[in-house]
Amino acid sequence: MPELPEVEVTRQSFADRIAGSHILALRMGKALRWPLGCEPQTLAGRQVLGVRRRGKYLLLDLDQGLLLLHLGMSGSLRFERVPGEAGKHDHMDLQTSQGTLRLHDPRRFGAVVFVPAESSPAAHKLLGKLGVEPLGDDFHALDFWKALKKRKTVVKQVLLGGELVVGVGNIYASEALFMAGIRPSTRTERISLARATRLHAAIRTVLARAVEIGGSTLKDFSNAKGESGYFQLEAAVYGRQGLPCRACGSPIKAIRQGQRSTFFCPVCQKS
DNA sequence: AAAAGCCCCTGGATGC
DNA sequence: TGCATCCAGGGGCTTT
Repeated sequence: MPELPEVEVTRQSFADRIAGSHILALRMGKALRWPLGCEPQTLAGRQVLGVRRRGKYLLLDLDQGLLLLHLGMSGSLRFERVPGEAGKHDHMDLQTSQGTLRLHDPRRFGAVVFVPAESSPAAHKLLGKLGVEPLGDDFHALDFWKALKKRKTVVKQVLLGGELVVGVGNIYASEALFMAGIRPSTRTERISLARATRLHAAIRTVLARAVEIGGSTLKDFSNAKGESGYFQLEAAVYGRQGLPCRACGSPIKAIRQGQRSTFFCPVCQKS
């Protein structure tokens, strides 16, 4: 579900409210993607210093170590002063002095992992080989183009891969490629500097816009305050197969790439 | 080494 | 109504 915009919107919706709190208890429900990595009760008493985001991961910095959260395909967080009773798909309650952070995740592809202080966060296996942040200062068009040229695959797959640039998932990959006028099946080694530059700009524009309007709510995404996003209403191609292209009117096409759906306009995205 | 496939899991939509 | 099948916003691991 959540790509960079949804994760960032979620972060912004509770970071200030949880910062400075003290952990009272951590309750884990059904198994998520990975084990927590420590006994939940050992976290009681730790202070939550703040919340950062790296790619699609959320990092809760503690005064000792950190909690790494991932929302997988169907995860969402809620932060409430007084939470209601936990439902069937609520698999984590982080109870703090300022409220409870609850993970709701029907498919359980999400994760909550404790990373001890002694292991450097960047060195953690899960964060180790992530690409650059698309909205940060280290995402450069020229470097992006050079990296694309070294790959031997198609451009959509590289965007999803996250080794070159992080945070772009299945929705925003299609959207950014549409905005850049590049067909998703284009071989990376054949992309010119000019087109790579357009794609670089499109990724930033699409992601920033999605953050601005609260992300995409396709089924049930909401931020930690329970608010929906509205990007899906502006999607140019994602989920619009057969519907007229907003730019030229041609029917949007859907294809499969690596077991995922891809959407594009065959006229606006010639190659 | 790098790319492509395979799964993990639940639920909603669709087809017979 | 029931049941089978397919699909869904991710990504680590295994296979090629």
